[in-house]
Amino acid sequence: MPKIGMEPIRRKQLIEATMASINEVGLADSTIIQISRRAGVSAGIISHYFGGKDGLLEATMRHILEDLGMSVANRRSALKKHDARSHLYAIVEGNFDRSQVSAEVMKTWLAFWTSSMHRDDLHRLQRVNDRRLYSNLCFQFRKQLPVERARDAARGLAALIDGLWLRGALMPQSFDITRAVALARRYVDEQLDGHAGPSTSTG
Amino acid sequence: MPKIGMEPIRRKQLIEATMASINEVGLADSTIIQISRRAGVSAGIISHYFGGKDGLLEATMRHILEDLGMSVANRRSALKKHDARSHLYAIVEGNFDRSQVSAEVMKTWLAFWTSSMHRDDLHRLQRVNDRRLYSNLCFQFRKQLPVERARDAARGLAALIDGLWLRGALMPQSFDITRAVALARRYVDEQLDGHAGPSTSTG
DNA sequence: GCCTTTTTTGAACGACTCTTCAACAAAAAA
DNA sequence: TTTTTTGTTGAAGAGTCGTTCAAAAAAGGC
Repeated sequence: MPKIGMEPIRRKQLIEATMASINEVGLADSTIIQISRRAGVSAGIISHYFGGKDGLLEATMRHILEDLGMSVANRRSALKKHDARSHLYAIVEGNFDRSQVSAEVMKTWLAFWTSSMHRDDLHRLQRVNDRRLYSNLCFQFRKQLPVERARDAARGLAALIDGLWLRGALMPQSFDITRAVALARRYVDEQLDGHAGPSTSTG
Repeated sequence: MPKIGMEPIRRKQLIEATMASINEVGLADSTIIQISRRAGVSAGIISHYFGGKDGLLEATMRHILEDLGMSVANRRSALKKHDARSHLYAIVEGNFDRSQVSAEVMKTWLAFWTSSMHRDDLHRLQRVNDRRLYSNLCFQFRKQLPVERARDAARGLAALIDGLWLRGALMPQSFDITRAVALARRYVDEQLDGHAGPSTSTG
């Protein structure tokens, strides 16, 4: 079945096979052969389309982060109200989107997070994504909170979201999406409502 | 220097070399030779004292978790007051103990967390430690909160602590222990105080 | 000073990995 | 049909890793 655009098809197959492999045996035991066999192609094709194993891994991480970003963006653009709370809820829910919260995605995400500590290319991806999340959170919190307080709230919420993902990756069976979202939303509420200082009660 | 008890000395050397290696090049690139060279011994000695690479890794993870447990236990046994808040603060501070929060320990901890998703021996260690933390948190929160609310608070605080560790591991340079502790303590406060209805203003 | 015991070495070995590339297959173009 | 182009294969090659084990080293005991 050559000639016509095989490249996007093969790339998708291989990225999905990579996630499946990481989910089942872990990144450390995910070899070129394992992955290519799972995708139903030969080992050589990985180097052909991704330039090598590293390229495949980077593409897989990029894919996950793009999906995550789109989940958040979609929810936010569908909002009717544009107050801070609505946006923050949308960001939280986007991070726990159905498509994002599977054992496969969570384990792959964590594997890449760990790898990114020692690989510059992955570290850059992680950093871009992270700063975008933080900026968004910070911007929303600043609508209602003083700047330093907003930064702390953003840092806390980002950490809480990552922590819930981390635990979800380790214990996929006892991971309750609904509860995770509820915990994160409550954190948003506590930051927005709990602060209401003595004087700044403009609502 | 043979004869006299070399075993505990070598074990300690090798465990520390393992953490140093994971910190610098990551678990994936930490080979027997890398680690043994760093410890100033030969490669064969790892198999001799730990039965193999897997044994060394398990021992290293056990070492980290024991240190973490002791940091928490020490702070709690030094408490004068025994109310929920004091204990929760102690648990938080123990988790961000100076000896625990180094790039070395954080990266090693995260590497093992990732590995434990696919290695039963490490998974058991993680699970034991995790349940102890959750139980402790839950018990303290229940002193002041209804049971379901206490469980959520415990889940949230555990996730927040792990999330802060996770981010500290990825960005050791911009990680501020003081701020991390402050964020976690504030979470405790919000759970304990925030819940109290309008009328219970005895505090 | 010699023997015993514990400790340590490092090269050999087998297994495994990623990459490369010449050859092959199959569809489109001529 | 024949040629060209795109896609694919799989084995060879070069390298790395963990383990093993016979031999050596070093410190007590006598």
